[in-house]
Amino acid sequence: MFESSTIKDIARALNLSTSTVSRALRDSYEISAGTKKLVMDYAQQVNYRPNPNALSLKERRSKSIGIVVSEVANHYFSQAINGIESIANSRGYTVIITQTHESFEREKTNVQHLASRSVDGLLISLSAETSDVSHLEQLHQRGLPIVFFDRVPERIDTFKIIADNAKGAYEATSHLIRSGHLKIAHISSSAHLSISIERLTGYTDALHENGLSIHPEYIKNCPHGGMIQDEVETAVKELLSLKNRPDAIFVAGDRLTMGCMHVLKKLNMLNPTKIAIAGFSNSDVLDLFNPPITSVFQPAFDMGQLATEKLLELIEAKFPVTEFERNILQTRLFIR
Amino acid sequence: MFESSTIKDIARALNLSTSTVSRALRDSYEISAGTKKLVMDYAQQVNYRPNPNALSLKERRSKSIGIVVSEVANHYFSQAINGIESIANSRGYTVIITQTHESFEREKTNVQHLASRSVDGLLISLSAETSDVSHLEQLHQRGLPIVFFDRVPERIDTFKIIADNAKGAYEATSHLIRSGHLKIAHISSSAHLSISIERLTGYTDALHENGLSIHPEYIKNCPHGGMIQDEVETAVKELLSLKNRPDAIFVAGDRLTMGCMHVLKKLNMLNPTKIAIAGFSNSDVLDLFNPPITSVFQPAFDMGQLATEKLLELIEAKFPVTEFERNILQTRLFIR
DNA sequence: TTGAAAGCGCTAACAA
DNA sequence: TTGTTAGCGCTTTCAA
Repeated sequence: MFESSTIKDIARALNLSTSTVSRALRDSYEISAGTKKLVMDYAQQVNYRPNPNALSLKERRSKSIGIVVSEVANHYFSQAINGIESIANSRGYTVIITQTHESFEREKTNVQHLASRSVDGLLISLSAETSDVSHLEQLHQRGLPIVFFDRVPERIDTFKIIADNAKGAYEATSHLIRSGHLKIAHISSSAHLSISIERLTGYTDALHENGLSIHPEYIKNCPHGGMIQDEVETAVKELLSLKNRPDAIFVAGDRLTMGCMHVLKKLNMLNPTKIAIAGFSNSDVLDLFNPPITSVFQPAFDMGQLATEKLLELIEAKFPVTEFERNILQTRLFIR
Repeated sequence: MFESSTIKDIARALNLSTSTVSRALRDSYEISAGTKKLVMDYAQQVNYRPNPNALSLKERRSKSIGIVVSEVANHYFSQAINGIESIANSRGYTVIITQTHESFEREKTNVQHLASRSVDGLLISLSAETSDVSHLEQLHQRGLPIVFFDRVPERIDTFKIIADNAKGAYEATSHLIRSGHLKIAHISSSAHLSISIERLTGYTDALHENGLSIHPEYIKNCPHGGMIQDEVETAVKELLSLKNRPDAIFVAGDRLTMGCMHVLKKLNMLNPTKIAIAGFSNSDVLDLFNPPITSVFQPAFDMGQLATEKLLELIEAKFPVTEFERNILQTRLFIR
């Protein structure tokens, strides 16, 4: 149905060989100015576009990168994607976005699919369900460039771009303490995720430093990072029914914060005099609440940009890269 | 760097010809059971994946579709994308998402890029800046399957999936009237967009039907659909400084609704006793406000699914399709 | 039942 | 300066 003209067409039309046309289009020094102009003009006229599949086949690279995130309807990720796009597009790469919806199975399928789609590299933030990363390890060992951001695995040695989660969590928790809350609970994504571990550390550090003890029953995990609202609802309800009911919650994620607020709203408890909330979120909607909600903002756009730069470094490296950094970007506490 | 095994490798290893391997892998009737098993097993063992570029080149299709939306950080679009993905993936298609950020230039670049990336079809919602659609018309005429959703052009004859914008707007406006508001303003995206026109119709219909007159100064357009917050701010401020100040605003979009609320918040006017708001939005965050905000919900997921089904119908059609429908899906008013 | 060869669009080594 | 040819991975016609 949809056919665009090829080098062959141009060659035939101009009575030249395909190689001459190819070289002319690529502005090769071997071609005379006259021929070049002839070819270029005609190509322009018929709106010639090189066939990317042919190019990929020939050059053994697709000039595309794959992204794996939980979901685009999450301000952290949509901002990160904007950062990724900005770098990738400017360097001539297409971006293929896939969503796991926090499912391990979908992560495996997506990664498999991207790899077999012959992307040149992968940008991944692990799903909440993912603890086994052998599907990625395998690809990594076979030489596929991978950069992790946000939720990163321990085991695989490559570039990792993360926010200073511990510090962000520490600041948010400290803020709650300074605001007069002494019984601070913590709701987080699945326990094994890097971000959960780091944010938990920040939370406990802040409590310790302020002479508050840690109550294990104050710490709740939602194994699906808030994708399953029932998990959030159960967590919040359990917290609220504790004998020693917390007076604040530090929530460790964008979706979780919203989920939590929905539960509290439903219970008519969405009010800091009843229970205060502070959480990780990149959504500016928190501004709109009355009273507004303090949140930890991650430099998502910058993280996306940096991750992409690192990935392109790997992809375009002349020699195998063996030295990897772990870049930690600073979060920002929006006190509201 | 990252090489996976090819049919050639398998052929060499098993001492067969590439064509035999190819046929065995495709379970061709011409190949003996023994050879098939041999090949299949070995392929499994070396984790053989067909090279999609070679396939695309050969079959002249890429099994991928391109999406063009304003931005993924918009609940309407992220939900539509989920719908698109659900159908596309189940039918073996990869999806390439691009964002225009409401810019005409970026729309042209993205469309151009997708077309030259040899996607098999395009799913498009026009950018707020787009009034000239010749870049799409051209591709359409050359036979590229295109389905429009949400913001659709008049001129191009193909499948179009839209919400019943007029009715949705009518209901939201009527709701405001029923709630006692008589001076209802309207903030919308750029005036030429199909959704703006349709929503304006619903708005004026509701006013007329209730014996209210239309004040042109009550109707404001933001040419960038809320991407430029200054435009929203100006619009709101102009409305608020009118001698005959409106007591309600019907806002015609997801991002615009949020933008509007930010401005009102800044002016300490985010309160229905001062000025009420009702708008098109697919975000459930509106639930959380006190008092909550009434909104028109579009069946974004369903629209995405339907659009994809129609697109695949076009892509996989044996004969050129010349009969096109315009599917109108019902919105839902969430009275809060 | 299997293999040889051509061709999808493109680039590049080699020849002229 | 331009042309011929081979090959990237795959399918498919034709031949054996």
